[in-house]
Amino acid sequence: MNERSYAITPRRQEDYPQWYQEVVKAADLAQNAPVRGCMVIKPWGYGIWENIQKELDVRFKATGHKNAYFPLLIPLRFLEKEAKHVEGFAKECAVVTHARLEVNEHGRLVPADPLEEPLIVRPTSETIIGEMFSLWVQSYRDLPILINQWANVVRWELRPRLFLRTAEFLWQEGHTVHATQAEAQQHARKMLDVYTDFCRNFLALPVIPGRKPPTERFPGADDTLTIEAMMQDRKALQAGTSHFLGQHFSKASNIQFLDAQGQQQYAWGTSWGMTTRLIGALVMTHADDDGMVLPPRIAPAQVVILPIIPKAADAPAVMEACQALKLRLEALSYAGRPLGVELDARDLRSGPKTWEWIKKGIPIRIEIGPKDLEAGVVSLYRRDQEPKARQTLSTDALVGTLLDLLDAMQAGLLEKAQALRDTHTVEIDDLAALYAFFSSDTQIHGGFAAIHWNGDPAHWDRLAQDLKVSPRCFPFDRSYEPGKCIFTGEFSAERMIVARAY
RNA sequence: CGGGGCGUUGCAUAGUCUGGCUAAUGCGCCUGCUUUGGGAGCAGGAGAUCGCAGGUUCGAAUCCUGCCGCCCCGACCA
Repeated sequence: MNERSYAITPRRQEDYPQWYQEVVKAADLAQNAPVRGCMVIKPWGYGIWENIQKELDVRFKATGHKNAYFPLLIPLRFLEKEAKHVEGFAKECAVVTHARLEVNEHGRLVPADPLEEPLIVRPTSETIIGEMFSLWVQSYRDLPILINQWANVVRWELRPRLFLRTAEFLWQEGHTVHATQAEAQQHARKMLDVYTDFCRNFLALPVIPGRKPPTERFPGADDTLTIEAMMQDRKALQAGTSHFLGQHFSKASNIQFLDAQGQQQYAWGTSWGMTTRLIGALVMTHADDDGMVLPPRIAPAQVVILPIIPKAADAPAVMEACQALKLRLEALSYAGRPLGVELDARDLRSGPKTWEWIKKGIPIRIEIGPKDLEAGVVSLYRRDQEPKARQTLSTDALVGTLLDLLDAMQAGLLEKAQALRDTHTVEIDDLAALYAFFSSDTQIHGGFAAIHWNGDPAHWDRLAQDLKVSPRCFPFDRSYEPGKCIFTGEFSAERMIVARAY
């Protein structure tokens, strides 16, 4: 029996990185820009980002945050205020040094009018927002301040990949200051929980929330919390982070307040962010060898209606039925928004048109042709089933069951992703077994290994070099027993998840 | 930023070593005819200053120099 052909070449098990790039291209999500390391996010990809924004924004507002906007350009001296922050970001900053262009003798434009103080393009906004917070805070009655910013940031990454690591990316960055350490710590955790819930229930990403070991912390944080997702090649992807900043940035920016006892105190900070990387996570979690597979709740549109017009004479009746169905479906509400319905009336052959929508990952395709009209039905295809698996049902039945069907598909994607993650998450207590877990002739192997480790970096370095793994997190929601360090046999209170990572 | 590979039409490639007809092929695009419940067939057509800038030469996609960009593997990172 011949295997059917697939829309994406190569397939996942043949060349996973190449497959990823082909899916991004075939689904028309984004393409490389004529600017080093930067991407153009195309309408279908940006539609996903818009839905991410809408949904997250509702959750941020529900937890008491307001949106605000701070400058793209930050004076260099602001970055210098926090030593660890400098260490972490100095190497990847784009710097603005001139204020003007001049035409030189060869007719070329050259920078002129050097700035007295260079500006950096924000790689993150702790320093500039901290500066403003210091002006906004005087009394404990001013606290907490809960701010979110939707913005772009620039980090001059050395090896860009569409969505996963680009020189410029879109994100939200939450920044808060609080009167007490406990409140700030709780807040950092609360926002991580918001992220976890959002990923599970909206993106169908079964992430593992946890705490980073000290070596993996955000530059300038006292504690970094993370959500870690497993991709289909079993590598880890950090899908979001939330930091407890202690008083580092308060001291750097002088965010002080008088407490109820009349004492000057430094405020306690948090910051947390999610980025367009999430779109990469969606691709690597849900897409298959035919292209993108979108969880219905995040899809820019849930349904595409494809008119089937074998003969020109059929066109009026078919198009009328398609329009009527579009109006009926658009009256439905799904995931808190009107149902997204595309009617693809382009004058193209239906075969290529169908494959285009399969590759874009739209959850439901509805075909209406003369035979359907005659029989009083529509033909329905699900993206989570084979491309030619057709169901026929009446329009009324479709309208009546569609929302439940979308929910079922959403749940199915989460279950599938979770099953993959659980299958490849193992507790390992023996060094040889750990090496075996991350060694194989096949390209896709390994997964998440939960190990005991006493925290001594010396042992870790060898492991990282041999296996190319990194510490991911100490997970919150696992009840791992205490045990013995995999290197030394010493007592270890909790297991840490290690994996290869993006 | 280190090692390796590569830039030829919208996309994928041949041609480069050994300089020489009008830069070729497939897909895609446009037109026409035939098809039509599944990525159509035939015919015709449009589309490339061969990544950029210099140089060598009677002559450069091809040789030389510099720069830019992309991909893979490292180190770094959301």
